[in-house]
Amino acid sequence: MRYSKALIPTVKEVPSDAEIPSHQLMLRAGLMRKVASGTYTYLPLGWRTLLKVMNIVRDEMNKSGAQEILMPSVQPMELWQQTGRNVDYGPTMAHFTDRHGRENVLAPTAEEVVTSIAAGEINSYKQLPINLYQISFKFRDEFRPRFGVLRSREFIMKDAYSFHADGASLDETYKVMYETYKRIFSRCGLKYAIVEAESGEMGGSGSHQFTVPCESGEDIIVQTEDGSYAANIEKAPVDALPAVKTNKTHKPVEEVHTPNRKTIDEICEFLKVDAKELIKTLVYKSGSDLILALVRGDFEINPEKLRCTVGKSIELADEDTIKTLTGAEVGFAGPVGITSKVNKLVIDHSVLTIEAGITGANKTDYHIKNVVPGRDFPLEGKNVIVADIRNAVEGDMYQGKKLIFKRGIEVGQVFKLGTKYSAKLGAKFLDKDSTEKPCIMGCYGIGINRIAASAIEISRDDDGIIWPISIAPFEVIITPAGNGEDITSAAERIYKELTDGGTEVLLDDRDVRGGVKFKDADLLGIPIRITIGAKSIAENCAEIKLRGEKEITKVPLAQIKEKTLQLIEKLKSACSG
RNA sequence: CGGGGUGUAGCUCAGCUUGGCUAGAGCGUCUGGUUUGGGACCAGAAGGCCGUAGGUUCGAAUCCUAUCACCCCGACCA
Repeated sequence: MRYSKALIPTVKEVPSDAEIPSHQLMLRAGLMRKVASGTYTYLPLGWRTLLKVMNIVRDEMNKSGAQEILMPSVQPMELWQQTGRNVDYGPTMAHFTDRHGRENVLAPTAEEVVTSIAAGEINSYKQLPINLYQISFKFRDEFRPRFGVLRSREFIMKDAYSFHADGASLDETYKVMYETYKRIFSRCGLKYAIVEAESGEMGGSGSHQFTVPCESGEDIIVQTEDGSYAANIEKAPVDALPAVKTNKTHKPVEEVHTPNRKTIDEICEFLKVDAKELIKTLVYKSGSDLILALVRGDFEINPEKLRCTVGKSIELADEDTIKTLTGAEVGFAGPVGITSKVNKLVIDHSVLTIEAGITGANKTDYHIKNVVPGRDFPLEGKNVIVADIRNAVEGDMYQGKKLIFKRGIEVGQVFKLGTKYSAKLGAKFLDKDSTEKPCIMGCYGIGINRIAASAIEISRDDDGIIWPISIAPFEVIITPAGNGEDITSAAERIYKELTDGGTEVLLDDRDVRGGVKFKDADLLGIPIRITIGAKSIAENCAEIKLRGEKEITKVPLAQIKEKTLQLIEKLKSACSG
């Protein structure tokens, strides 16, 4: 492609509403432009990169035996009602009413549609297993789009769904996908980490997340010091802190007046105590069940862990429910005296480190002190569970090893779904033993845009992007520096030679000074730069420079093509993992 | 959704506190010339319903009200 004809609107100044490096560079290098909050138009260079990513994904998915399909972006709300996920997704799901009054969903994902296809078309174990995937736009009405392409309202996702007759078959495909993902991310030139994850709203059991560690990541990943275990923060387990055991007799529970002091911070300040002495009490609902969750004041409840402990989906109770349960305003809940009124009491291990603590009195403007776990509220019993339900924090251990925390960008996740969708949508098959069973499912997602953005996050310098060659918009940029006829014709000749050979070349034929071309070439991040100037042409040479390196190599014109092809091969092999 | 902030040229922003000439700068764009290996220089030019709608005033980019858009922070509170 000729630069003079291409739409590559580079900008010198950093766009004011771009915070993180990838977002700034994607705008500065002319890869995309914002249309509205969380939506972008991809310009030629940006789209070329996305196409390359998609092609790698498609190639590896096909090799894995998956079959590509395409499902609609507009889906009937009824499908979502059948699985109840319209409620789970809530306001994040974009939807609209059509002229006939029907509710439609702009697909945030496609489990429902693909499962209804399976329900219609798969009848026998002989058709299983099967893995169907698509690469398509997804829509999420994010409460707050940000970080450019990393959290946008519209994005491109590869989503795959596998159907199985039994768990062993699911395990097998899961493993194949896991390996396929490793190859995909390696080929895209990413350095990634694989961590254990929760399946969350997706339902099911077993999940791994593929993340690219970097400062701008929104996810927190936790690993043991020796790297033997890694998980995301929603999942990461912690060793229980040593529980206190004394035979000391404690003073009886005593009320303290805490007018209008509701939060942990306010109480600590008012009573001049450490948060470690407080027992934080949260009320959750699960359907009509009430769940009381306790954690030490300096920790946070991890809702995913709580959900797993309870075994059902949960949500924080609303104000009225809390008032009815505790008889007090929100902010003064405590476990003492109300445990018989809830369906479950879940106590985090950390509470056992408290000998005699402070908690809400279930009476507006009052807390109580000298609260002894086990004496003033039960630690065991039919509906009492002591478990790990808090977030890991700096200083925590797991399996006796120190935990370290990093930020990462989630670029892919694989899930074992089980029968959550197939059971509800009637995706059943007739097994060998002539019984009808719901298909066992897995699903596997990859964020295409996020691959591009995270590649930039981890591979750039002050001058611009440094693309891995596998997803670079062009492999080679030719920058003639100078106006001499010999320079121009040499550049044209090399351009033609390489292009005819199938190399993707951008020829900077603009009538601008050399400096401008070099600055833009660096900003665009094209891996190989061939420069032809007055000095080198006099020696019948051109210069080759790699974007990621300082070194400039002078190469005779006759050998440019061969040398370039060698370099492309070398750079490509570095991306093969 | 709660809190904060910003809307002025294609981009980055000044001007607004204290209302008053024809609304500014840098970058970019166009024309001519000089330049030509790391974002050149000179001369000239185009480009604005000062987000939108009301209001106050002799007079509003500037003050008031409403509204929209965008950005940041938070949404685990007991």
